[in-house]
Amino acid sequence: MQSKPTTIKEIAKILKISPSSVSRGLHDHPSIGAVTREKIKQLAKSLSYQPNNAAILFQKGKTYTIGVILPELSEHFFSTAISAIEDEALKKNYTVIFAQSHDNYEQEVKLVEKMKNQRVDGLLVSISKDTSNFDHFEKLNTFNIPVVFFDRIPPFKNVHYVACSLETATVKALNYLLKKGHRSIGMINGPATLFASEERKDGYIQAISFNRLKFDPSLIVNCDLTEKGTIEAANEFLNHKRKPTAIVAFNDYVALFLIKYFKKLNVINDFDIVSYANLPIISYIDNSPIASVEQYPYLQGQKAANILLDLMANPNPENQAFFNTIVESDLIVNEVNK
Amino acid sequence: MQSKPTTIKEIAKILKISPSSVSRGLHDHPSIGAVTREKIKQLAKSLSYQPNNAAILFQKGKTYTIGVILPELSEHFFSTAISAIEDEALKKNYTVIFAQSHDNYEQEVKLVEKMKNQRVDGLLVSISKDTSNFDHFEKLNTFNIPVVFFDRIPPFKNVHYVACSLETATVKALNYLLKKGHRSIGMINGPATLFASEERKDGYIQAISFNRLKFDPSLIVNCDLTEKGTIEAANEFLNHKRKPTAIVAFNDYVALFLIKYFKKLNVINDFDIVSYANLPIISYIDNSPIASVEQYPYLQGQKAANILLDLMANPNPENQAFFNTIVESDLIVNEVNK
DNA sequence: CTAAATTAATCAAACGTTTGCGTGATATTT
DNA sequence: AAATATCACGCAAACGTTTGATTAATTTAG
Repeated sequence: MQSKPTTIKEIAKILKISPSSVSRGLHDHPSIGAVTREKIKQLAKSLSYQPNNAAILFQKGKTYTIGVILPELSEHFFSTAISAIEDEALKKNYTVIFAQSHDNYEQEVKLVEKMKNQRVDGLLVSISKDTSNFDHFEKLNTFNIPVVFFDRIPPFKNVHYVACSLETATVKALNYLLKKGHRSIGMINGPATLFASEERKDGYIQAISFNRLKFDPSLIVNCDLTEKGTIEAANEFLNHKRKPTAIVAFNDYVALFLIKYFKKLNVINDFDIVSYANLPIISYIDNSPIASVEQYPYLQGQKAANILLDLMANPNPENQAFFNTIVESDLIVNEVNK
Repeated sequence: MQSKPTTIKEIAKILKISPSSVSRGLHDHPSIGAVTREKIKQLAKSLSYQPNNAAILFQKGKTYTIGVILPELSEHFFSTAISAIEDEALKKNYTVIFAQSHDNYEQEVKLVEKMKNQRVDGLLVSISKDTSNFDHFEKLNTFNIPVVFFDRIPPFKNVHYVACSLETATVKALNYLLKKGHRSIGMINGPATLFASEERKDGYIQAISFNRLKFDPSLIVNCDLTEKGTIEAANEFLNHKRKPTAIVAFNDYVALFLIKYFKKLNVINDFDIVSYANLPIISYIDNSPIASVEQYPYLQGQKAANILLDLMANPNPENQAFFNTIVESDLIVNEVNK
């Protein structure tokens, strides 16, 4: 017994009124009398009428869908962020579709195109590692599809974005280490192209100079964030003329590689390690980073989603104000090492 | 300068032919001549025509969308599975929308309803912890929306599902521990309502009796899978008259709680721990489980998606055959402890 | 008591695409 | 040369809903 969903037309026929009246009745349009309105609503309920979304979307030319493009869904940061995005979207009855760039620029370009074709009403993006050209997002402007970047953002201000200030976070991390007495602090930074790398570097320099210490550029090493790259960076520090006593790792994954390597070399106790991301797992490992920068992925996702929902609700015509939201990050000191 | 997407009508007008011919031309319909066809395709390309999806969906009464409902996106298992689902769906040009039940039955019911209203063509579901009633899925049958369950499946066979045989996985785990000489093995099981708990229990009993040992029911403790619940379960074992020397934890998260607690009590070396899930992170912690059951989330997601895509492609009328796919799970022995 | 305003509903178009049916024109078979 | 088949395309309806314009009936104002 195949059920076909009830339509407005059917309700109209039964009630011997026009489909438009039914539509208006269901939407509490003032031009429909209270009596008729109630009749309509009752019948709709008893026939368990559900509006045909596809028809509405088509009619309105909106999809009530927001697209999310991010590098890697299975990374804790992103799955948490998207979880927040989904929650926020649901509140406003929006649907979320997502796709992974797998940190590949070409894939990202394709996905932006696909999202545009899917006619998403708006887009949330965390850009891929090797994206340095942003033309594919420019194109969306012409189609009036708003874009909000989060966490991995382009290095300029004339876009909407939500991100952590990694610069101040890095200052916090450095100050924490300096207060502990460390005077030679290494930093495993990401690829120089990443804005996030720049911020970390700036924070490092800022903290060093604020404390009237001499900045040694060779203590900041760029790294491709792989295990191999991490080991290479580690070796640089081990052979450094001013061998650091503390290391700031680009993120918890790098920290894990580093810890694994240092354990193997049995030098793990020679270093205090501080990291970024604050993966929940970190607190379970021995010799874990003594502190990690919490970047609040859920909050970031939430804010980005809300900005986008706002932008879609009020399609701002000429008003070219850009929402640049900074989520304050915190240095979480690992309790075990307090 | 607002761009509006190109439509078939516009192409038709420029070429002075009918919209239907354009549509047919683009779809290589035989009744359109080769010359006209090429003209159409060229113009479409140069105007960068993109079919209006909403219109097509509406017209065809299909959405080319599959819904995914799962408990918690940020869990590694699920984010990996959904990553696979997305990849498979993309190949067949389907779009994925997803929602999280947050392990809440009422939420799950709502989401099923929402998915139905969104007119998804099919549904992939991993059920919530406290779902024991399945009427909300029954309803989908009447609307001819196929459902494939994966990993967290209902405890009966007359549905489509993909899952690991946790029973045989548990047998493997038990045998491994028995071979290592353990004679009293504790199990921290999940809530009794979960099918996965039942399977673990059955596997436990099966392995015990196969090895002609006496089964002691008090060595299997149900647990709500929280940290608190885990500690309670651990205490039962610590005070047990036949204190176990090995413990099978419901999953890696429970194992982490357990390890943390045992470390605190300084009894971590009294136990061998085996777990389920095989989180990548596990290999980085000290005193990690000596083995973990790999449940192949990517594979499960992939298979479930393909079954669903098949079901949607061939809407089987009377043919009530149910796809029950078992993914063989493996016991991964942690190399460090080999 | 007529004119204007309000109320309650209807009509018809529109959104973009697909598809069954029809129709001339040309080509092929008797 | 007449009958038939094939080709290439157009017509129009349909999918379900929304919405601006319109109408008819009733109420209010002047």
